[in-house]
Amino acid sequence: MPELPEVETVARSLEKGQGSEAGILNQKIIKAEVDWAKSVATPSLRLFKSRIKNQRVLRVGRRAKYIHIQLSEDALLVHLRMSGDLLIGRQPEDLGKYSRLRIYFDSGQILSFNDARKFGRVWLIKDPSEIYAGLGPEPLGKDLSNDDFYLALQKRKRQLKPLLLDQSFIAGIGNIYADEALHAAQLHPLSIANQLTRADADRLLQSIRVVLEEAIRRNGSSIDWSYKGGEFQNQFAVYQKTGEECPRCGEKILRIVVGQRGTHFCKNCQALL
DNA sequence: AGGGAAACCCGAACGC
DNA sequence: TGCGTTCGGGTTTCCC
Repeated sequence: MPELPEVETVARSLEKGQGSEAGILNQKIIKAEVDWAKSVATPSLRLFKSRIKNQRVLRVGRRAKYIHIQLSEDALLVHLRMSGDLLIGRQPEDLGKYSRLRIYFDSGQILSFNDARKFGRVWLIKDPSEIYAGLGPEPLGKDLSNDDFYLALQKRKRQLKPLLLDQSFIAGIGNIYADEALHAAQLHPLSIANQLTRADADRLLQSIRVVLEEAIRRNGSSIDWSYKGGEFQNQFAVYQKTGEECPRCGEKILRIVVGQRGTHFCKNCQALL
């Protein structure tokens, strides 16, 4: 399992306080309860409940947007999608009305997967490499050099916005951070990847890192009612700022739709290449 | 290969 | 007050 800085998803899951993952370390699972069957992507519900029993938590990490909870026999992977959260409590009734799945430990602690919109999924799997197989490099850490990134961009004739959201190209960037990183790098979301100069590519990778690291530091973004712990929304330059002034040049922020995703940018400082 | 669209979800925020 | 509609997040799947 990769040892990497946490991204938004982990920051969100751990919002109850640093070390909440340490609170379940080495503990033994005694049972699992599942209210929303579809939240278990694999295996079958029956197998999930029987197989997870008696396993211990060895470590907690992350790959792309997956939280990786390594158990004695299997890996428990959690993808929060947009409204998911991981909470730890001692009473089921403290876990809120959107608790979809609960894992009980012998210590009396309960790990709850909450998800108002039922988009998130968990996997209990011996070898998670098949799930990780299609993922691109991590933008944080040393996984990706400036050379690698420039070369990868050169090979693609694709608009930057959908490319940044493509988890097989680069892992871990969501819609908010794609818009913010492109603005920070002064690149138009519709510019074509192989048109970027080396300097553009360097600036883009640097911007992705700055944006993600700052977002992690601020526990992610709270953009609606479903997650309240984040602070990064207070730093948005363009995301959901349609019609407001660009913090760099004062031009009005525009909103377009690219690949069915809302896309916010400043046409003055993000010129189309 | 790349792009577009639909499907999966549901509470909030709107319009009437 | 109460209906109906739209929205948006990430991913997969299908189709051009």
